[in-house]
Amino acid sequence: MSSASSTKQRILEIARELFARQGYTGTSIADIARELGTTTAALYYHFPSKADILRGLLAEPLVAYNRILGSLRSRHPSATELLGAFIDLTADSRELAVMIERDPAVLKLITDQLPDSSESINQQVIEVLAGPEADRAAIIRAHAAFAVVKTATLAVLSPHQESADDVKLDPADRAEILAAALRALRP
Amino acid sequence: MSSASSTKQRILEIARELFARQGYTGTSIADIARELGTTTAALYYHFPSKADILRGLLAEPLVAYNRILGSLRSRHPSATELLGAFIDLTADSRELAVMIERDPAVLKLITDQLPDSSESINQQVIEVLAGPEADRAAIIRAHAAFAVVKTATLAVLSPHQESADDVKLDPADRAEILAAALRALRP
DNA sequence: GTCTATACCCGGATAGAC
DNA sequence: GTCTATCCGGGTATAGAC
Repeated sequence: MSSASSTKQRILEIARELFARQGYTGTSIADIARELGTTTAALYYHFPSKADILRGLLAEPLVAYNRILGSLRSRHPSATELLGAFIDLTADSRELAVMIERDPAVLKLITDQLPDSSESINQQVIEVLAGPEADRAAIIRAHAAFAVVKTATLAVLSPHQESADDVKLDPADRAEILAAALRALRP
Repeated sequence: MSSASSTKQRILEIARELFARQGYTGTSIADIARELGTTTAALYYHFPSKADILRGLLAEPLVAYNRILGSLRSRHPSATELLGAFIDLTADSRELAVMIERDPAVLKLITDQLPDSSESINQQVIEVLAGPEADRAAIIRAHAAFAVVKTATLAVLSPHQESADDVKLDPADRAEILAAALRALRP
């Protein structure tokens, strides 16, 4: 309760859930309106477009993501730190993570309006994981480790689909994922 | 040259490329027709629907996938064999692999008409990888290993997007991916 | 086998009353 | 803030001539 225009919040919650289940493109404004118990026109009082609903959902995790990217340049995080940070980021915004992975339209919307380079966003992370004298094998291992943190985290959490809010990642699970990723990274 | 109604084949090639780039939902019949140099009506002479074009593309890799699943029951393949088989399958049908991962509509079309159980298809693979006395940690490691073979294989091949046909997976790369997956799998 | 023309539907979005 | 009604565009698909 409290904070901000409650229907706006409800719309975002509904959208997050539907987008995660059916994808952004696969969800219509009418779907959201139905779940909300109103008509599509009512939605447009709160949001000027469907894309803006998406932006409303993405804003927060996107700054988190950029914070991680920023830390790559200022300090030099260890692989453990970096992979751990991505596990947490994925866990915190798992509905959005699946959505971004799955919907080309969403990916486009993100890269189009990103402060950062439009170029493949993960590339920088891979380079840091691979290290400075990265030969081809090292890059492959970096991809492998990154794949583990992203996919395994989602796999562990996906069973608890109901009750969208704060499904916590078990610390033991987190440790197991991180360990697997680090093994994949180091020969 | 030779084999079968050439325009039908050209349509399939074009569709495979466009579907991979823009997704199945993101590609219109008009897109395919334009690339083909004809109109949408002409397409419908060769295929009764857009979904049938997709089915035409999926048929072959789908039997390969089912062959692997079948081998799970008859013999007991080692983790190395199993993971290796998935690397090869992913490499051979990478355009389709991305498509399936990315488009919910495609996934639905597959599961709807699958001979096998409609239930999550990868589940069985995970169970085999995790082994018989699978505790939670073992299942996580199985997810990790599976994520590596799927994602890393695609990552290695994606740079060569042009010239869709037979981009071969370098044996050294394959070995590196497999090794990383096995390390993720075993504590 | 390919064309023009068109039917049909669905999704996003707007106008204007209440 | 929400409604009814409607526009518009794009997408799949069909009819029928050539």
